[in-house]
Amino acid sequence: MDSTKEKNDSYKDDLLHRMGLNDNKAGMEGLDKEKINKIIMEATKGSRFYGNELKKEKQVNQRIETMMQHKAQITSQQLRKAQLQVDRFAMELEQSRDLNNTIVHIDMDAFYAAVEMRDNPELKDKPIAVGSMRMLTTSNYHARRFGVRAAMPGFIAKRLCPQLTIVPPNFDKYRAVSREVKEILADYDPNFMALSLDEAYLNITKHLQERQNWPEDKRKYFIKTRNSLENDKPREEVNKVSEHERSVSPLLFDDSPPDLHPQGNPFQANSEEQNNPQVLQNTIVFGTSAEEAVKEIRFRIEQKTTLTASAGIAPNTMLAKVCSDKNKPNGQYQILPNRQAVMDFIKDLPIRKVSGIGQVTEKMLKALGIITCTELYQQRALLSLLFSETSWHHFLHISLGLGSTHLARTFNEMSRAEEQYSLCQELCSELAQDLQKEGLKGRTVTIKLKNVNFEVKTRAFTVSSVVSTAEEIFAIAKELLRTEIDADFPHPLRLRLMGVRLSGFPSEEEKKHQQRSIIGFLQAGNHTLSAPGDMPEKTDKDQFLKPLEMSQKKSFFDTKRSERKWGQQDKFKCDTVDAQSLQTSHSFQVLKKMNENLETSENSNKPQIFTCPICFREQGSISLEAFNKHVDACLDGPSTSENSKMFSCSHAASAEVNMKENVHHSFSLREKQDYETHQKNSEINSVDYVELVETKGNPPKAESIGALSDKHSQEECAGLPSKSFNTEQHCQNSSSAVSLEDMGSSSQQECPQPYLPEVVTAQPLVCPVCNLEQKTSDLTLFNVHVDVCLNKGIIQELRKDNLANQPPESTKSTHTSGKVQKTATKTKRPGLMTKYSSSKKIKPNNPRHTLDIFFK
DNA sequence: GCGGATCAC
DNA sequence: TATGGTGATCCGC
Repeated sequence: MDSTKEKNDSYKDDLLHRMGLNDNKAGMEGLDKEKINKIIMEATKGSRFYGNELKKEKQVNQRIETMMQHKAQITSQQLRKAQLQVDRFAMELEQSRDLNNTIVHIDMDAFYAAVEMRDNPELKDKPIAVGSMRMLTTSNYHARRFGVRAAMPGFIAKRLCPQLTIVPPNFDKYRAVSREVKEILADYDPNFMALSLDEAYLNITKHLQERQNWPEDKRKYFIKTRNSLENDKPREEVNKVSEHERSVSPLLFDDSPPDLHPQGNPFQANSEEQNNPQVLQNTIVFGTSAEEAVKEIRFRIEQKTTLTASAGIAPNTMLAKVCSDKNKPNGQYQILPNRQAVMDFIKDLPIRKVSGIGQVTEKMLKALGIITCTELYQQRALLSLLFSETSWHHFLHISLGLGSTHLARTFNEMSRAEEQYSLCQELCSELAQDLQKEGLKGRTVTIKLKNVNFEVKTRAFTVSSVVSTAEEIFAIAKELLRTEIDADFPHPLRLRLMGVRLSGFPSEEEKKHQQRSIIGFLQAGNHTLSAPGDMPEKTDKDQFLKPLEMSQKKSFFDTKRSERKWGQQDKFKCDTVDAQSLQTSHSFQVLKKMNENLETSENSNKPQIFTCPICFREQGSISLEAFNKHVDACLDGPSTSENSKMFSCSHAASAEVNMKENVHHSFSLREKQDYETHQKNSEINSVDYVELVETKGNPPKAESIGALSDKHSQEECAGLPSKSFNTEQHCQNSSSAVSLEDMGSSSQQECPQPYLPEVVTAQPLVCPVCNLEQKTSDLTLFNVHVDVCLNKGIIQELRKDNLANQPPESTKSTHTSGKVQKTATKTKRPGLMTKYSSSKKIKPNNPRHTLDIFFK
């Protein structure tokens, strides 16, 4: 379909007198630009919509003004310095320029409208649009002559073109056609990336290599007439959806070969083929070049669907996408894979043509005198001072003609849950390896799922302490995946792609606090924390309702699980609810206790009496140094390794509680050493663990969980660097994956009983929330479990209350799942944000980093 | 982490 | 009569 750009350019921009129609081939009929603008304005003026447009425009103008003020304050010295910095970066980019890939962007022409015209011959020569009186999604080229565009309300379109036929959309049909097209695309790149029903990126590098050696026969296509098509194909293979339409559509398959190319006929491209008499009759042979391969793709699409497509061929996605627009409709354009060709193409390219540069960015840059990519490059130093790092990096990429050379991979369908968990685990391992290389740990795990319909979902969960090992990440990712699988139950999740990401890396500052918080831990260790079961029923509603409310707002576990409940009201589901509510009472109490602990320890300013986390003996008022020596000695002593493990792994709590209350951070004391130790020895002394958080007089309970406070660590949660690691993989080979059982996972078990340990170790850890023994002996891993479990528990308690009042519809939308966190691994450009909001002071470059790693 | 702005389809 | 719905990212708070 024609891009949003076009919609904006033509409609909104006209509306706001920003720019005019750019391709109004004012023919015999149709309207000229002025007339179109006049009609639109008449229909618009005075409306609420218009009022809002003006308001938005004012905001943007304000941003521009702020930006210009800042620009005026920039000294030439600052600019010189910036120039050096930017040029250094530009040089690095230049060095990493990769021209070895052949990326193709395929874009179906006026897709929805074309499908409707194809299936209803009465529409063929009329101006039509798909949509409603309120909104049009696309229009045919005939209608465009009247200024009728996508994203325009139908009632205005009708004023522009009274004879316009508005067809209601039929997405099922478009999906079916889209599937046919994708089947063809897969022949050239099985891992092609669909952007929508009518757009896709292909990396045909590999195909082209193979193609060089293909005999002509493999590149020869039979031009199908109506008869041959029906004879050639089994009936079932003919497009099911449009079959009946075809039967009433004599124009679809003429007896003569379809008029493929009024201009730019692929037949003409290859002279040797023209000499072949067969070609002239009913076959066509395509060459081995990229251009020929793409012509072949478009030819096959047209043969199969009778719809035309446009294409762009370039060394990266950014360029390919711009190219596909160049000879639209039904044309293609290639940028040859050499630097000069790229730069020549870029030179006069208006930045607005580039994906990711929208109306607002265009206007802001225009205020700086930037319209083309050349100007964008010339102003690079200034831009680095005026825009965020993310933004100016993007600008620099564009002005150098750089873009993504790899595509996020899609894969064969994977619908078995076991496979999905296995793949997830595999990805977690890959991710963990990379994190280890970089020495990074993070708090937010995100999974990305793309289903067979190419719909992408990302689901994230943030834990209170940093994680980095494959096991820790998988413990969280698994839970996220399980929620999605459960949500579709009893239908399987049919996945094409999965990705796992870790983000939320603590800042240096935060790391320091985390280390220092050992003192907080020791203080907190002096406070009582009894087992959930023994918790007195003293209630202080405010104290624990606050974090609970937050959980409700944010959790998607919540929404997802409730969807399930609404969707399937069988016995199994009732059991689920019951089991879940049982768990909740524990989590309530744990939470409550955590808050109490927070208060007491925060207020305590007493002289410090250290308790050794290893031998659990009070050390009196000794110096910190002396105390550390004692701990060292204890650690070095025999049979103490388990104790230290406990210590290093700290506690777990709901991320929500943590964020709201700054309850605690995790601490790391000899984390690495400890981790290595318990990798060797999986036994855990649960009694020791309990003693760690109990004070004398309280019976040891393995269910205990402590919450610690650390004044230093407060207010450190915000502003985490957004550097992240990311891995995606096909759902293809999961054979090498470790079995889930090996991980102590209960993924395949029913949802109310998560984390059932398969093998009970000598003295297993018991989750204080779900009350289930945990197979793991890794305390960090255990804490991750408790984090996740705690969150669920809270949610379920709330859900119990809410279920009665909420209509099922309100829980249907994943949209309402709230913002746990959504971070997707997209290859397309994100929207850009400059640093200018209405009246805020401009800060220097914000050191944000994002690193997405795609495997294989 | 949330909400608003931006962008894309 | 009437100007979408959804999902994603970035950024300021």
